[in-house]
Amino acid sequence: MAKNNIDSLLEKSLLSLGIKEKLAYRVDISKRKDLGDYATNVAILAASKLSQKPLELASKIAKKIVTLDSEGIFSKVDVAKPGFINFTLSPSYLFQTLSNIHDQDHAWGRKKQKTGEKTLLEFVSANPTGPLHVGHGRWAVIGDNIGRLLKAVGVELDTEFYINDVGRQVNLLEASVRAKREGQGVPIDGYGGSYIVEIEGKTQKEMLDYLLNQQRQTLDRLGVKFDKWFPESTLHDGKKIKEAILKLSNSGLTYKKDGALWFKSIEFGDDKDRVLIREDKNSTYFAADVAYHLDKFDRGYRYLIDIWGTDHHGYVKRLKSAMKGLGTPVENFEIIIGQLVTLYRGSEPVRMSKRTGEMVTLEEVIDEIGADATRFFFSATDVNSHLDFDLELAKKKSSDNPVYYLQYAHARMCSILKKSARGPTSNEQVDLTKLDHPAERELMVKLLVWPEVVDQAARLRHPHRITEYGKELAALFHSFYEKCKVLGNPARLVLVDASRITLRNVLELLGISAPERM
RNA sequence: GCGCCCGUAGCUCAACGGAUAGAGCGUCUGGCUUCGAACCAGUAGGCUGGAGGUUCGAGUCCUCCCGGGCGCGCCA
Repeated sequence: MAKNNIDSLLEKSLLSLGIKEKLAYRVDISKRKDLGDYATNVAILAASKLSQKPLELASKIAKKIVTLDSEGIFSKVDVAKPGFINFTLSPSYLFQTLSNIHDQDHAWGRKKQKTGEKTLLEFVSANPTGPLHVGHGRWAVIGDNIGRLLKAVGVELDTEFYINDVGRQVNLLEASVRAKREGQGVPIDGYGGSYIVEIEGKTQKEMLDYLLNQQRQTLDRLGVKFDKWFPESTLHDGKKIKEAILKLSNSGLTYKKDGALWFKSIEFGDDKDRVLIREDKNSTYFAADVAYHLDKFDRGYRYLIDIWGTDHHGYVKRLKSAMKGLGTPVENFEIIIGQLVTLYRGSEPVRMSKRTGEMVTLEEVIDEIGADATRFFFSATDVNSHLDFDLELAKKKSSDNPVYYLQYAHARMCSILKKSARGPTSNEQVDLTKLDHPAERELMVKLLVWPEVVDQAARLRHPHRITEYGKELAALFHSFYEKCKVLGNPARLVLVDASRITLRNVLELLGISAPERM
């Protein structure tokens, strides 16, 4: 990565200038393309600490870097206004990257080395009491994307779906089926969806299996697969819950009150203490969840990541408290809270109700707009923001969906390469120095930055950075295509092929198909 | 009432404390006898909800206010 080159040159320069202060400086891909490809604020930060003038210090550092740049990475290193140092990459460095992309192919943008961080990512974990809805779709896609991102940067990752096959909701499902058969209304907190008739006459286990299988099929259509489906019931059967509670009790973190057993979560900063075993001697969902997460660590995972809807955010404190009480490394337990999806038909919000069964299922959305568009739609926004999903818009404008913008660019690239009959040959014979058009340069720089985008997106758990990048890459390619005739120009064919590989890898990382024609 | 999240162009959304806040859709104007027009080029559109503060620098951090979402069970 270019950033690594800059980092190490910068470090050497600072050292040789005698600047040893620990500084939280940044080296970033520049937004001001007119000023350079990369920029750093190190001189601004160092100047205030050393009480020097930022601009002067910046010049000093920039000069040093130039003298140390024996490989000729930069064609220009200069300074600007408050004290930024701007780096412009040399053509030879860009050409080298093109060859690199060609050689790495599918590995381009992925880290070769494993980090050895055995990690478990849990998401969706919907109740097996009905079809998945649009909200689940968001967690499914985001979770799957984060999983792909983490694997791409070398994390040893497993994914898991927790099945709540025990508890009140399961009994309510049965009661709802019974009520329906007997022509009665939907029980309080019960389920009224049309699917209820589909599971009539089944045993409880058969009902859950049936609904779970439906969920699995829907997820399959989205390309979301889990390494493991973990039923809550196994925690009860295997005494895991009792063991976890006992462990807390042995640490003096529980007490009895009103016939129930409580966990002292206030001691860990929670608002109130929480019940582990109810007065009726049944354990709570909380107790099972504690046992479940303890089990995750016991299974050898060093890092845990959960994705929850914001409707469960109040639950974070108590679970982390319990995990702390059990002596697990909570600092390795990350919970990503996603905001909910509001569904609209035009300007009318669609009310979702499990009781009346009024809902738009994820299955229906996929039917309407397709798996690729569904994935893109959920991938393209920050999970920390509410999402307004207008069904009318999604249906009507399906061909305007940005996903087609990326796919079209990919198809175009493939078409050109096909027409040129350019096989998977090496680039060595091609004179890349002919690539000197501004549009070509811009495209090359965008390609070069790809591994850093992956890195950043993985670190921040922000898959939408990948969709943003994809849009930018496609736009630069289309623009380049308008300006530069490719056929008959070997150097440009190399560039198109590198673009093709990169864009395909973008789509791969998003779980979206990369069609060769459309 | 308390806690968490959000408020950016007409709409849907980007912007890991950096430089001139960016895209898509919608508006308006051009571009296919030539590699794929599902595209491109240009145009218009903003006091980043409001007020203070911290900083060399704030859409981003802190405080308060306004508006919206979600929680605050011996439900899951």
